[in-house]
Amino acid sequence: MTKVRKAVSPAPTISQLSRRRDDQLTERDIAERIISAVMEHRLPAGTKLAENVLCETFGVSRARIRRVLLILAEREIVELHSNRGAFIASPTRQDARNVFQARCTIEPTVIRSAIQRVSDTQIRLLRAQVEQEAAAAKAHNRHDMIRLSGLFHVMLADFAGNPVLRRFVEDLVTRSSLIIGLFGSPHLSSCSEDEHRSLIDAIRRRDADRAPGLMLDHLNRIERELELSGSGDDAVDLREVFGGRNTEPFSPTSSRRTS
Amino acid sequence: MTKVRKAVSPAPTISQLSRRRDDQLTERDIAERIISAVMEHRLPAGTKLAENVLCETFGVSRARIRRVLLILAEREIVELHSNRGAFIASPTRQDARNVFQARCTIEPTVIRSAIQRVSDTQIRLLRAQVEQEAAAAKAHNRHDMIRLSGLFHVMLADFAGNPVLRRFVEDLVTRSSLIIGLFGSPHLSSCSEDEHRSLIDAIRRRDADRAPGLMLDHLNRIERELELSGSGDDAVDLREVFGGRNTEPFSPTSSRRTS
DNA sequence: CAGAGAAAAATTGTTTACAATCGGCCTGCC
DNA sequence: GGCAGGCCGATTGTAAACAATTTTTCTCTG
Repeated sequence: MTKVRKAVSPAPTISQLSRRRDDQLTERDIAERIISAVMEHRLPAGTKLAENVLCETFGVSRARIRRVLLILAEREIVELHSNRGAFIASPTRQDARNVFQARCTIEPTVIRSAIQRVSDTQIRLLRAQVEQEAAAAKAHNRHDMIRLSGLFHVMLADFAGNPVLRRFVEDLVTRSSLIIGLFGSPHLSSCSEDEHRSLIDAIRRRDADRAPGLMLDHLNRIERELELSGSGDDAVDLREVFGGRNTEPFSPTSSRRTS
Repeated sequence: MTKVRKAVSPAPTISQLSRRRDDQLTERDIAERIISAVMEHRLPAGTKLAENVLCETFGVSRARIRRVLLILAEREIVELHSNRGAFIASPTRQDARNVFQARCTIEPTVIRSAIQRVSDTQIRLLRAQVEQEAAAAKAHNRHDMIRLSGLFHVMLADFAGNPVLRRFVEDLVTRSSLIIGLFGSPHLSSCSEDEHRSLIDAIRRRDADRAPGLMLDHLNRIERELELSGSGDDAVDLREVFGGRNTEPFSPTSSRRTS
C-alpha cells in the first residue's frame, strides 16, 4: 500500500528548487510539485491526497504535509473535507465560467502592461517558451504541452511587472488546467501555440491596441472548446444526462459550494 | 504580559459567525475577526501577532492559531518571518501601486457585471450600506467608516455573481485598508460615500457605459490621495524623511521586496 | 558609563502520541 | 437474497511535550 509514487514531478519550474538545511523540501516546493502535477493532468480532479502517501512520497512529516494541503486549499486547488481528507479540486461548470471570466478581465490588461515593459531578452524567453510548446506538440508530449501552455500566460504576467496580478493569473491558470482536464475534449486539446505566437508578434510590434483583443479571443477560444453547456452544478449532471437539454433553466443565481 | 486583549472585533461581518461543536471558533472565524480588525485599522501594519496572545484571546489551541496565521499569510495579510513570528503585512509603496492597478483592472468589470445582475433588493442593500457609511462619517466613527467603505466594494463584487472575482476583490480591499493606514493622510481620509452614491445611481440607471468609468475614477481618486511618491522600497524612507524631497529620483524600475 | 558577550527567558518550529471520525466489512434479520 | 446495523481498521484532527532559535537581560570589561 505504500507503493504509490505518483505526484512526483521532477520537471523544473520557474522557481529555484531550494531545499532546507536537512535536505527536506520546503512547503512551497512541495506545493509547487503538486501544482505542476495538476497542470500536467497527472493528478486529475477528485484524486485523493492521503497524508501518509504524501509524507512518504516527499519524505517529510505529516505536519508539514498538512500545511501544504492548507496552502493548496486556500488557493482552491485542493478541497478539504472535514475528517475525510484532501482531494484535488473538482471545479463545476459554473466555476469554469467564473474562472474564464476572471481571466478575460485580467489578462488583457496584463498583456497591455507587458507590452510597455518587456525587454528584448524577455521576448526571447517567450519565444523560446513557445518553441518548447511546439516541440512538445510535435512529439505528442501531452503533459509538457499542457504545462508549457499554461506557463506562457504566467510568464507574460510575470513580465507585466505586477506581482499581484501575476499571482492571480498563476492561480487562474492552474485552475484552468483542472477545468480543461474535466471539461476539455481529449483529442484536439489546446494546441494553442499558434495563438501564442500571434500574441508574441503583437508584443514585438508593441501593438498595445490589438494585443488585448487577441488575448481575449485566445481565452474565449479555449473556453469555447470546453463542454460547459451544463448547469454548472455537479449534482444536476443527472438531469442533464437523462432529461431534456434545458440549458437555460431558471435563474442561476449565486450558487454556493457544498463544502 | 498576558493582559493584551486587542485584536478582538465583536463587529458583525458578512459571513455567519458559526462556531464549532465545542464552542470554539473555527479558523475561518478567527481569520475574519483578524481581517476585520485590519480593515478597521485597529491592527496596524507591522503589528506582531504572538501565538500565545492569539491563543488566549480566541481561546483556542496553538495549532489552530498556526493554521489561521498560515491562511492569512497566504492572503498576504500577515507576513511570516521564520523563527521570529507573524506580523501584519507592511505593503511597500510599490505594493500599493500594484494593488490599485489590480483593482482598476478588476473592479470596472465587476460593476459592469453587477449592473446586469443585481436585483432591486440588492440595490437597497447597497443603499443601506452607504447610509451606514454616511452615519459613521457623521459620527466621526473612523473605524466603522473605513470598514464599511471597503465592505461596499466587496458587496458589489458579491452581487456581480462571480465568486472568483469576489475573492480577488475581497483580498485587494483588505490590503487596501493596510495601504491606506500606511500611506493615507490621517485627516481627510477616504470620505468616499458621495462617490459610492454616484456608483449606486449608475447601477440603478443600469448605465453599463458610464459605471465602469466612474469606478475607475473612484479608485484613482483614492490612490491619488495616498502618499505613494516614494521609491516603493521601505528602506529608502530615511532618504525621503531627511534628505531633500526628491520625489522623482532616478528611474523607479522594478523593485523587489526585501524578504 | 558604554558596549560586548554570555546566560536565561520567551517564543517559535517540530515531533510524537492520542482522540475522534469515517469507510469498509461482516453478521444477522427480514 | 437483500438490506440494516454494528464492529473494526484506517485516516484525519488535536493536543501536548520537546527541540531550536531568537530576544532579552545581566554581567563584566574597557
